[in-house]
Amino acid sequence: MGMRYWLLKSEPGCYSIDDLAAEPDQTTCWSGVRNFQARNFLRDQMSEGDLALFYHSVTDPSAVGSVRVVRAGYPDETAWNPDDGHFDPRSPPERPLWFAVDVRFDQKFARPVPLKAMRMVRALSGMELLRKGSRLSVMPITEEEFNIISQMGKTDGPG
DNA sequence: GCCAACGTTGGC
DNA sequence: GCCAACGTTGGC
Repeated sequence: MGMRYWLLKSEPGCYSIDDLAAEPDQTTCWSGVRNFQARNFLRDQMSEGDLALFYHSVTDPSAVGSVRVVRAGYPDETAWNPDDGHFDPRSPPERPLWFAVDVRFDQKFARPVPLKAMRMVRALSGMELLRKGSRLSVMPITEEEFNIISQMGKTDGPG
């Protein structure tokens, strides 16, 4: 099966691409996702070797780099810890409801690619991210979309 | 801070 | 199974 491309959202105040780059192994567990559609992607479709754009939401919404999936879906252990903000008693270890993947830092773009800039590119107009009210935090994108946005992240320009 | 959009919950 | 109420997300 060919490799897939994804987009992962995170509020930078919660976890940014710089936080990921600063990890000792530049790897983190992408946990805490509590939406069934996103869960299904994590659990069923993300494979080791897949690439994902890292998107900062809320504050200066923009794609800021990329990561590589280094471990496919496995149970999200943050659901098991009552002291964790993502604790969910409906997801016990013997019958996990929520899943996570591991991702490793790939690259940080020379310049962030703002949501507004993506909206101006016709070839990106089919992206779920650009739909008004889109709240999905894990979503598939096409190889073309990944490549276009990565290229935009390299571009030097005014502003 | 505002508010539209959306997912989830719970009463019926 | 419907749907109103509610909480959350996320752009602006």
